[in-house]
Amino acid sequence: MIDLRALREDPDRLRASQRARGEDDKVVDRLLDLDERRRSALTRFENLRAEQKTTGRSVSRSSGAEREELLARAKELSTQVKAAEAEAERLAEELDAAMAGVPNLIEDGAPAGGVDDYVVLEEVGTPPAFDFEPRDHLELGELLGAIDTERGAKVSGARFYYLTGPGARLELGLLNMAIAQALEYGLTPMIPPVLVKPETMAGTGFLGAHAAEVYHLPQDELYLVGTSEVPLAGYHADEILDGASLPLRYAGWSPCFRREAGSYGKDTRGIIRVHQFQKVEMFTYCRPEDAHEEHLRLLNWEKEMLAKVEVPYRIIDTAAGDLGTSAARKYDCEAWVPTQGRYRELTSTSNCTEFQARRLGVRYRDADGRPRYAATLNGTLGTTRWIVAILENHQRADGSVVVPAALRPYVGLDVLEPVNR
RNA sequence: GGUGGAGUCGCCUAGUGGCCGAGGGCGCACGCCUCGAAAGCGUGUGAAGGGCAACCUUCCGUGGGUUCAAAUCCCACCUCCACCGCCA
Repeated sequence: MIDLRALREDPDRLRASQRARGEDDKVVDRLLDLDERRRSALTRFENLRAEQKTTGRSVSRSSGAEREELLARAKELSTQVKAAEAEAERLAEELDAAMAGVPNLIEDGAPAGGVDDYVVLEEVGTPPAFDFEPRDHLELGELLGAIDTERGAKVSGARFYYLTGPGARLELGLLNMAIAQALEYGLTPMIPPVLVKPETMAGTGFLGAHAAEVYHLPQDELYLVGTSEVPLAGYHADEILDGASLPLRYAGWSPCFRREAGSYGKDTRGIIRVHQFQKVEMFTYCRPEDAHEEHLRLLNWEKEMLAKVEVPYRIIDTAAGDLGTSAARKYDCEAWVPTQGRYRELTSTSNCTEFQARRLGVRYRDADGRPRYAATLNGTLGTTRWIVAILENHQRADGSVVVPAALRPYVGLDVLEPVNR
């Protein structure tokens, strides 16, 4: 949810933001008009209501003919108040509905345009040069007895898999390493619920344009989360945080569920795009004025994790049209996948400014004692997909895979050896 | 899943239709007192929206309803607690 008062003061800012996202900027005029009408309807209702209360009180103090007269007036006011209230409510609902469809204002500097208009900020490391034909991650995973997609499909369908033996160890090691790094920097590790109520899912902005991506359990009116960002954002919903406690930083470890609707035929091989995976996700609540700096801090922590697994990657500044509903700015780190000859997303960090907090009611008390909305940010420290980049980049001619040095203590193996020939 | 009880201002609590336009206590803030503190005394103490402001309106778990008027009466739902059943 964007700030209505800020919109009143500077509507051009939202117009520019909408255009950069490739979305309709006429919504601005509609919002301003609705807001104007809503406020005047509200004033009308409030004045009538005040008169009704005064009249009602004088009824109880009067008697006889005077009482009858006041009673008649009070009845009349009662009808008028009901009508005025209904009108104010109707306009408020209309405005809310219009506001709900408006994505966050983009941060200054975010590139305009769509998916392909990202800006490459940095390339780290160099793609490995193999003197043999590299195997893709699934072939390696099967060879090593680490990934079983056939049985995943048998039991649960397409885009499901088992991580077996060394594969399971690799994932646990990676995620444990992520938690260890999070602890090192003072983040609080969290294991959150992964089924959430509609208001939490909606509050984080996932029931808008991407609602089809979300698993829904209608019998219980719950949603399966696609990232622990959702329960971590809901954690402090409807709270007023102590300003001195900020920033609050969490690292959530959770399974993530995605329907992958509309991606039929894309990445059908292996574990690049799956319905269920695990992730360690950083989540920060901070003052809005500190959000930009915090965003860069999260990005740095992602870079540190990527350095530990020793895969070549690049950092992109996502274009406005490819930002989620809630994000004002987003940086993705994409690892080199040798058999695809391209970079694939391993991490994503978003600055959601006060957008999510406004919907979820997350506030803090500032130095003056006034409640203000907090900014929220999130960023990836590790996911199942990282296994793809690790296997492919560290493979050797015989099909074995060298475990990156930093990861070895967590995996308990130096090299993953082929078991199936 | 069943039965019973409960949900009021940060916490505890008063409150059975108009004097609740929510009282009291604790906590907190400020002031007085004090060398300083404690105690005591006094004042203040929520959120949202509108308004330049004075101020007004909304909020007593949520949503409906009755009434000129609802924390209070009626209906439904939610949450918590207790017990019972079922499952692991």
